[in-house]
Amino acid sequence: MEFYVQHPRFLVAVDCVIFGYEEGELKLLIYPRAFEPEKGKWSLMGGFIQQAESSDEAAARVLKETTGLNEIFLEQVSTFSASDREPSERVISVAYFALIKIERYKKNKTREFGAKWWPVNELPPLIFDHNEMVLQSLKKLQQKAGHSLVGSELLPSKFTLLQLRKLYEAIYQRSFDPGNFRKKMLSLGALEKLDQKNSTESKKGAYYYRVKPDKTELELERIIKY
Amino acid sequence: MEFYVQHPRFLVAVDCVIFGYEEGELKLLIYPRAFEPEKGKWSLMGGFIQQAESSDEAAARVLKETTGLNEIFLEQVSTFSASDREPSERVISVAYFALIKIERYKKNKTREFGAKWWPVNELPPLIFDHNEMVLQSLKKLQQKAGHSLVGSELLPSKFTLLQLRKLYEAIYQRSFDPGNFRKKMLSLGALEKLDQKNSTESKKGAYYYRVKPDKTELELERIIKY
DNA sequence: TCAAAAGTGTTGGAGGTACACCCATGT
DNA sequence: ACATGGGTGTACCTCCAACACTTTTGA
Repeated sequence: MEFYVQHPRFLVAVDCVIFGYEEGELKLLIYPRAFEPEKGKWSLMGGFIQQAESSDEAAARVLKETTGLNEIFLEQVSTFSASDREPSERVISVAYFALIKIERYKKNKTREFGAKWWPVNELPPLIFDHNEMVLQSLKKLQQKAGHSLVGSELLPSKFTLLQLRKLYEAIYQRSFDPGNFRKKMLSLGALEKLDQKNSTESKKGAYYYRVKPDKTELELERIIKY
Repeated sequence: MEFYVQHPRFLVAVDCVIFGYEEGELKLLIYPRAFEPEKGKWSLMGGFIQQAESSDEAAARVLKETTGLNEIFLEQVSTFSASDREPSERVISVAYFALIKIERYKKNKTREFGAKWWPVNELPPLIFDHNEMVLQSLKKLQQKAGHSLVGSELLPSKFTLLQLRKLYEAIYQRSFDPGNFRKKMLSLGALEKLDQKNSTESKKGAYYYRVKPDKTELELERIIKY
């Protein structure tokens, strides 16, 4: 027991890389830091882990406090622990990435924190190692999107295949052949065609789809063979 | 600044999941815990992060102390932070996985710590959440092996294709077609045939190969397309 | 001589890419 | 009428799984 005592203790924080999707662009929710050091500079949403709270719980709490949303997709990215990553005092930080539907996001929270949705590929410099956290999160998001359908996390509950394709194009920063993309996505058997059509984005109108309720967690089995 | 003060501080540890490969089996280095609580029970190699030391550095130090080896492949797996993960006192732990060549491992260190190489699929129960750490590490290892050549980390510097295949079979817990495996691996252009032959494992004798010096970091581009 | 690994070749199928083509419709 | 996305079909290519077959050599 006394073995434990002699070791140093650290402040441990969580930082959330919050992805949203709007107007054909993948966006990130960042805000001007509210306190010193680096007060006013752009930063990820973060907070310190409290007693009797796991880092997962802390990340969910931070997300709830800053966006007003519960039950968000959250995944741990990595822990950042360079001893000089914050100038004034040592803080170890566990980075998380979150996917939220911007439509659900409570706008009033924006004002409260001065937060801003910012396109991921035009991000300003962030404090400390937050840009690195974003890079790693983007990679994780690409991985996740590669073997599960992120549509249900980032898009409205019903969406057209054009919208889904645009989302994937935003995530991978490349374009996909419309015909092939459609066939691929439908062949997975995870999408359900609705009766409703969306006519705002094309003359002909495209059917809405939704993720089949039981297939939300579908693994697209892009499994490594070798 | 005073904002920082009011938050709790935590002991932060690293735990190392150390993979080795021997006699056709993927093995893990574990040892009987040297202090309370859970003294004597099987445990991963771990240690507390010290002042002015990052978790990466701490993991490398723990590895050095317990195996005598420097410059080992080490990768962060995940951070475990459930508030009750250790019964007596709260500790947040960053798990790492390491790949080492058992041949290089200093045997005297075994005696010093009572450590033991244990086949991964016959592991005894480990303390706390260490079994979970092992599971996640194995997944990471499979991922890594899926798009880079782990041969150079786990095998001697020269190896036959049989040895490489047995290693991959151990990692993925499945068998590969010998002919296809050979063709696949050679087609990557990362292996160099040596003049020497190994005659201990077959009558005919198999040529040794090594990873081309410039291809150690080769990505096998098993890239997500969609 | 036979078993077992080394090493090469062939074949069929699955799935991805590129691209042609028709459909529906608002402007 | 025409531009635009919706939606379908096809030809080609790559890669992989399965498996046949020959070679070598120690037991």
